[in-house]
Amino acid sequence: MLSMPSTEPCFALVDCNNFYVSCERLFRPDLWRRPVVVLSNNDGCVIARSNEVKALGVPMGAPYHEVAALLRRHNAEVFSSNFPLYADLSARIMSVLEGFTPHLEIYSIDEAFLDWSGLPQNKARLGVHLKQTLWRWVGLPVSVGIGPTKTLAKVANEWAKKISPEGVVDLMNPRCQKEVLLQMPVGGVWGIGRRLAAKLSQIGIKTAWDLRCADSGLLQSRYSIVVTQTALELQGKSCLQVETVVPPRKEIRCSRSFRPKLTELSQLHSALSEFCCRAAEKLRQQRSLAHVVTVFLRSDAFDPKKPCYQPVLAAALRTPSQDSRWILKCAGELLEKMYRPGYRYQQCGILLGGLVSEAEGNAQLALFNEEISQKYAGASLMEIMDRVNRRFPNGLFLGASVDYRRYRYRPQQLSPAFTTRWNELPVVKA
DNA sequence: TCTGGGGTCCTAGGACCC
DNA sequence: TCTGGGGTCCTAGGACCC
Repeated sequence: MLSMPSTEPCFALVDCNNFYVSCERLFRPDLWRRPVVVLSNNDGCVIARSNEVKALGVPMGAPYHEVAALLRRHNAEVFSSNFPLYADLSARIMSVLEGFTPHLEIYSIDEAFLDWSGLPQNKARLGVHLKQTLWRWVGLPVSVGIGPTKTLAKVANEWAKKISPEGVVDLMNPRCQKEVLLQMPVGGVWGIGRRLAAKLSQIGIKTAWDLRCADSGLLQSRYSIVVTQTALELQGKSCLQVETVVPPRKEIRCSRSFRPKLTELSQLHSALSEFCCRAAEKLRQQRSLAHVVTVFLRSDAFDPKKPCYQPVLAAALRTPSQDSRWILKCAGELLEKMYRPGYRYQQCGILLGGLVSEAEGNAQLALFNEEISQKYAGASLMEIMDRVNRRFPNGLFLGASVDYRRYRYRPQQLSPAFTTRWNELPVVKA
């Protein structure tokens, strides 16, 4: 008798282990068993830790200066973040994953969902094969979680990282699900953060299994639709699909913390110029125009003598734009309005909102005939800037950014761009 | 002295309109 | 003197994710 192909939903979640750390180790095999951390911008916080560092009790997001001595004592290797390297290795991972499913959702730089519904193979064995392939072809370790819903695949992945020696856990079987959910705190479930976990705990929901068994009506009335849906997903009822099409961003943001902190309006303006350029570049990349420009500032939040000043101000552009100069003009005016002397400013940023596609935006623009010629002159200039910068990163920028580029903090422990710059390719000695 | 950056979604409440 | 009700849109704030 022919067996019908199973149409039972099945999802795999592939997650790179300690991704940034693994990327740094890839070209430094001497670091494989040593403690390694990667720092945030400005070398401020720990944003990735090797297992050895986790074992030392260094938490995610720890200020570096608080753990620097401990790390030194244990001979840890410390890296500034090298995003071009991580992005390139991520793209290699994703392109390998495409060979393992017709439906791939790139969920983040180091995570992807694969739709394995209806696949005839043994899923756990396929997971092991996938893991081995990535190790051979890219050289990065991953964990694989498999389940009948995305949430259960996430649970399986967590479990794979914790207990599975081969890094693959299959939770398609309800009996296995119960065993794992009973041992998992509710805060470990995807979508249940610290605050919700505390609230759920008050009504006796402490484990993932408790949430799975909770009454839907109660969850819906006390919390949100999201919590209710999470509980259903834990029951094996699939509510979330693999999203293969990347929708355009609804807002685009660029902000940085300053080290040292800034006091002068001119310094902030120069930084803002850089942020506007970066944000507008992202805007043009996704072929959108922005209607609304928002600027935010934050003074030193850790200053015990002065309350934190953190103004936010927004303005609408007369016509939607993707021109760095128009956006900066608007943002600069907002900055002038909100700037107060006497503060040490720790952070500044820009947020572009009210995004519309180029097609929509240009249709609206047609109503303002007098601005069209100016707009198209700007478009070709921006296009040239983008083309030059793709070939020669940071080659062209607004004059207003010069000052910021001089005083901004330089990362102290940056690894080479091994895979994206010819002159920084690793050298192999024969 | 030193404390990241960039997103999404949901809900409640107010404004406004008919 | 008596002064409705429902729909929609927007915004702020809260929560989550990596």
